[in-house]
This record gives sequence, C-alpha cells and structure tokens, in this order.
Amino acid sequence: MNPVTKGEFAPAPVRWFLARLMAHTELDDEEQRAILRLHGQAAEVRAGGVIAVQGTTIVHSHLVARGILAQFDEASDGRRKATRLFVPGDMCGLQTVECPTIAWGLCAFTSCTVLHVPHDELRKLVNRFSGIRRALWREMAIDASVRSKWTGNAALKNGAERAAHLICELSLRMERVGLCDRNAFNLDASQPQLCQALGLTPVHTNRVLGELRRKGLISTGRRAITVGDWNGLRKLAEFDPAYLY
Amino acid sequence: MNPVTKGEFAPAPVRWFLARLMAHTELDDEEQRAILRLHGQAAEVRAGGVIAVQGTTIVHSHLVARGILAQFDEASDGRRKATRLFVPGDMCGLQTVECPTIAWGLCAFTSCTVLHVPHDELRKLVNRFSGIRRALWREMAIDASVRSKWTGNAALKNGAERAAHLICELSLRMERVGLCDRNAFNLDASQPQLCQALGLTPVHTNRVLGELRRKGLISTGRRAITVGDWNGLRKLAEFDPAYLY
DNA sequence: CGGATGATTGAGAAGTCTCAACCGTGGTGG
DNA sequence: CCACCACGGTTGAGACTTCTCAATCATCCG
Repeated sequence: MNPVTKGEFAPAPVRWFLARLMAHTELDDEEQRAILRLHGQAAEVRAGGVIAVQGTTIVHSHLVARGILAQFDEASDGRRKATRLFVPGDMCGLQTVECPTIAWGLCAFTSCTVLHVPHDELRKLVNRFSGIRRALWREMAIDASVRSKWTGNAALKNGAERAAHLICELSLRMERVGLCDRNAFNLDASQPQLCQALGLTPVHTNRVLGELRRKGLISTGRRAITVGDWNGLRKLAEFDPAYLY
Repeated sequence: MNPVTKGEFAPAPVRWFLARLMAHTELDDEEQRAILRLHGQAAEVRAGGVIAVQGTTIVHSHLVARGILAQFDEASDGRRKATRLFVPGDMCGLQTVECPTIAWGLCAFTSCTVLHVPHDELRKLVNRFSGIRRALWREMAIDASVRSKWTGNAALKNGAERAAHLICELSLRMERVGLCDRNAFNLDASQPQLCQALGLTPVHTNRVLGELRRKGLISTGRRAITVGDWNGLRKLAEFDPAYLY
C-alpha cells in the first residue's frame, strides 16, 4: 500500500492536518504516514459545551473534525473571552504535549466534533521525526502570531472592525481546508457565542452585526452569519492574512 | 572545568535563561553546558526603539539582558499595541527559529540590552538534545499561556485592572530572575510607553495610574512606577500567577 | 536659556455596557 | 394538537468607560 492510498483511508481531519503541515514544511513519506496514523477518540460537543477546564491536566491534544473550537479565559464572575479559535484540521493544544496543565479553558464555539489525540503519540512523532518536529514548531509559531494579532485587535480595533476581522480570519482558514469559499462562508454561531469571541456584550454584538448587515457586508439569520462582501469586510477590518502564514 | 565553574563565566542573561529552563525541565550536564555556550551580539536600544520590523525575516532570537522588550502589533495609522513583554533571561522569538518571517514588530519597552542569538545555534541544540527540545517546547507553551491571558484581559478587565495586572506580572517575573522583590518593584517606563502595553491612550493611562496611586497601590515618578501594595494590586487585578507556570 | 518630552487636568464626544422590554422560533409536555 | 417556555435576536434609554482635543506645568537635555 503506498502512502497516498493509505492516506485516503485516514479520517478527513487527519488528512487536513497533514495538509496544513505540508503547506509550510516538507515531510518525507515515512513522516506523512506517521501523521496519517494519528488517531483518537471522537467526541461530539454542543455549542458552548466545555471540553477542558482551566487548571486541569489533560493527556491529549484536540484535533478538530467539525465545527469550531475555542480556547477561552474566564473572569471570576464567569464572563468568558475566547482567546483563540480552531477550525477543522487544526490541532488545538500542541503546547500541552509538554505542558499538560492548562491555564485556559476549552469549549465548543459552534457545535463540533473533536478527536482526542494522545500526547504520547505526538511526543513519539516529535522525538523520532525531525520533519514533524519542524512542522509542529511552525504550527506553534503560527499560533503565537495569531494570538498576537488577537491581542492587538482587542486594543486597536472597535467592535465592528473586530467582527469583520474575525469573519475574514475564519472564512479564510475554512477556505484553506477546502470547507468553503470565502465569499460564501457561513458561520453557524449564535450571537451569545460570538460575543465571547469579540469581547463585547450580547447587546452590542447585535448592534455591531446590524451595522455590518446594513453596510451589505454580511447577512444574518438565526444562529448564522453569511459573508456578503468579503472584500468590504477585509477593508473595514484592515485584514492582512500575513499573520496566518 | 566542571559545568558549574564554566557557568559562572557565562554572561548573566544566559545563566538566567538556563535557570528559567531548569525551573520546569531537567537538563543533564551536557545540555546545561550547551545552553551556557549560547552567545550573541549585544545591542543597546533606547526605550521605544525598534528592534525588528513587522514582515521582515530575522536570523536570530533575542535574549533580553537588561530592561524590557516588547512584541507589538501595529495599526495602519501607526498606533501600537504591545502583545507580549520579555524580561531579562527571556528568549524572545523562539518560534521564529523555524518561522523567521515575523508578523509582529519588536521594540524596546524600556531602555534595554538584547543579545542576538543566531537561529542556527538554537536549531542545533534542539536537534541534538531532547531535554533542550522539551524545555523550549515548554517555553513556547508558557508563551501561549501568557498571550492567552493578555487577550482575555483586554476584554475582561478595565484599564485600572489591566494596569494592576501588568505590574503584578512584571514584578513577579522580575523577582523570579532575582532582579527585584515584588514589593519593591520599580518599572522605569514612561506613560506613553505604558499605554501601549495597556491598550489605553496616554491621557487615560495617566488617569488610571492616578487612580492606583490614590488607592495607595503604587507610587509614580517621572518615567517610573513603584509598587506600594503588591497584594492590593493582586486583588484589584484578580491576578493568579498560574498562567506563568 | 530654549525646546522636547512627559505628567497632569478639564471638557465634551464616542464607544460600549447595563437594564429593560418585546418578538419570533423551536422544542417540550400536557 | 396545542399551550407554554426557553432561547436568541432586536430595539430603546441612560450610564459608564475611554477617547479626543486642548491647555498647562515640570523636567531634562542640548
């Protein structure tokens, strides 16, 4: 069996993950096969459902198979702020392989399916294959870059700009996996969920989305946002995809 | 020459860096010696001075020897937001070893001295020593955790709370290096610099600092903030050092 | 001494929050 | 099948946080 054939039998999220890595790092056949052999128990989680609790120790990373996963920080009064979102094919928590006690929480941003990939398996790959080591290092570099942009956005952009930026980022990342066209991106998140990603109250999130809608940039439905004018969103948000590599 | 003796002759920032790593990862003698042999050209930078420009490709990481270094994100109108600060002994830009084109900028938060450590050297260490690999992986995990906290803070805390949180974080990190006592921490940053870290305007930064001063939590001078009541700051900021590991 | 920079204060505007109410939809139990 | 309820979306009004513009003062450096 050649690796391509084997690849076709690997679960889609694992193939997406491999494609992600190969977008920035050359991996030889053996390394590709090793990635494709990754597996983990699948779990379905409804929007808002908690997957991992702040302060606990976990023994696996989370590979997104469907929907969107959120890392979040929580205030003492329970308010949450998403600090990073993960789309299908993303391996969330690569850092936790060597640092398994998490200072952040993990929840489902939209209804989603995650594969629990044991840290042990990832650790073995890293120790054995220099290409995979390089690839995961780069994944963490991209992760840091995205976090940096989010921190910057929180201070440098207002609500509408942040919302536009978020939609640009998610649509582009979903497009790269091959799950949508950026001009026809549909996000099935409720406004109460969205407001955690934007760092706004539900009421103001509603007003900001209304503003984007009135400008013809998006259309909204119950639990759904659809891109209407991607370029308009990009301009409003000053979205520059360089930070996504 | 035994490693300890040699270590005493390594530059202080390199020894601090080694101590940082050994706080979370066991390294054998050979690995310790390898770290202590790290070196790089030193550069002095005045507060606000740019060290690396967004979008360029760099060939070394930056080890802080004195002062505080800032990664920042920049808006098109030139406003900057610091997204991560680095104190002496911190290796800034570990991620860039395998991803050298930076999507963020780098500048001096306070007047500082940095050592330019070639990526090549770090890459060699990582490929050769599994302990160092693990240690740097953990450094990147802590980095992600801190970034996550900063993103959360931007949305979950107001100006005064963020200022208190920043002072708590920096004083604790400086204390760990052995450069100060948290109750006697002095930050020699001007308010125009501080405002970039807090995500506030200079005017509002001034008002927020005045509020902390009136509460007896800090005292301020020209280009300086001194901790007056660390526990008071901690309570106000709801500072929990877990995210620093 | 003069100019640049930082700290401080005031006043009004903009962005966002809070509280409140109302509506539509979808699911649930009687 | 219907009544009801939970939830999400929407809108209004007023309050609070932060920004903007402006002015003043002190300090440091040339």
